[in-house]
Amino acid sequence: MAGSGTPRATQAERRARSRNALLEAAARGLSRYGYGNLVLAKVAAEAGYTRGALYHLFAGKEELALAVVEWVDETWTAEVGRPAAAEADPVGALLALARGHAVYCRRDVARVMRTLHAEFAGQDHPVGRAIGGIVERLVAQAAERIAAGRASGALPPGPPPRDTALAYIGTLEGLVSSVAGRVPHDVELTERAVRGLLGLPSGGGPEHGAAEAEGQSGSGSSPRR
Amino acid sequence: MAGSGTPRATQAERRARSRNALLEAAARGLSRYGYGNLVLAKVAAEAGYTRGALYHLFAGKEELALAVVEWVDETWTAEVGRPAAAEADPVGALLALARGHAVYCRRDVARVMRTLHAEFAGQDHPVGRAIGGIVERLVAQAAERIAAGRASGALPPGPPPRDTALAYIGTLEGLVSSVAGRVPHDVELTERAVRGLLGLPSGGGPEHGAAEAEGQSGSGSSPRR
DNA sequence: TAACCTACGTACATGCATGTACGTAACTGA
DNA sequence: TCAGTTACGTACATGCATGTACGTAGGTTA
Repeated sequence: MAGSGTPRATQAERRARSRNALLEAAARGLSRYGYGNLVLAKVAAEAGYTRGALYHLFAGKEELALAVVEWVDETWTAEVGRPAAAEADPVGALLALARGHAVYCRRDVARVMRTLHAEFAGQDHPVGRAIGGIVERLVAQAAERIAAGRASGALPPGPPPRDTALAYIGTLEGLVSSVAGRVPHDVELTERAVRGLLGLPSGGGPEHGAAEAEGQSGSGSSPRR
Repeated sequence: MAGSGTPRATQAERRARSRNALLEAAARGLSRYGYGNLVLAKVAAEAGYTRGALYHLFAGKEELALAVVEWVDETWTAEVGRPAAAEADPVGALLALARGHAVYCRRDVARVMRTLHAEFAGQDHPVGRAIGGIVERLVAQAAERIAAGRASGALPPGPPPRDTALAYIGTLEGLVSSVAGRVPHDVELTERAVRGLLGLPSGGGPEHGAAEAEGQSGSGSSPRR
């Protein structure tokens, strides 16, 4: 930081700095324009380089996008996924993840996941598969948490865990990209939607004693262990 | 239809038939690949024509996309917007719109709005402006209904109506594209999320018999043990 | 039937973005 | 200092998709 102008820079530093700048510019570009409309010359220019530097650090457009996806996945996991996983009970984790995601998505870079997921939905492209794998992982994890919450009685019954988990992830993707940055309501709105999805009473207000007197006789799918 | 071989066809009929086929193929293509990745030759081929027909019926790619947007908007308004607007109270309209949207989006064509909205978000493109105008109209209408519902006491207080409306529309876009086609849970999950967003208790309330006949959760969920 | 218009196919021209080859400046180790 | 490597810029080649010009078959009006 102190080195004004950075007159001296080791090769590794130069490489890391350039790679990081390009990665960030690419992330911004991807979240704004998507993969197909992304122009590498503009990415490089926005990072202060030309395509030469880009092709020196990345094999091509595809590898650049994959690197961006990996990078975003890592930061997301560190800032959202891991803290949520630290929650004791599964329901708390689901809510913490939703809130954390809303905060995370205040940066425009975060929209890259939603943009690419939409662009490659039902496609057969390496980048699409990477995104699909990440989303699938999140859906499976959410489904487990939903099943566990229902088994313990923390959650009322509802549609199959996997369908509910799909809705949960889809809600996060869509809702957050709409209200991203409308601080501070983004978090509250996200939590409201997720609570409704899971069948939880609204959080901020008075504790509605869940008057869900549901006899578990036959109807509904009971997750058995 | 079903005219055996259609040996005779008036010019207007030919034109309308071709235009419709191209429009539908374009809608499918747009919802799958987005605008940038859409290849007009494939659109024409899928409709049983070549680019010649397409350029005869439409001025170009942009006008084709605009026509698709207009077409989808019209069908959506007829099948979802208008029935919802027939609801007496604003809250009923919000819920009816959500349910109707879930049903509407079981057709893959419906994803065209979400796909294009994501692709052109924060862009300056004619197609993006068209989508933006439609979405903005929906958001404004939802905001009005939310404000009216709160004023009448039908809805509890919450974040500003406009922010809530943004979340409402974003939820519909994201959630539905994830659970689209997971009949019949798509409707229930959509209603759950929207109810949570608006601060309404879960559907088992005294009014508004959900009447959601439990369907066989026939989707072969993973038999986890 | 003849002339005219419309629907559609085919072939060409253009632009733009990717990828690659190569040149040059900066850093590294002796 | 000097050779070797790394970081990056520049120039060229290629492919692909759009848009346009033109040709032909099918329908229309007299």
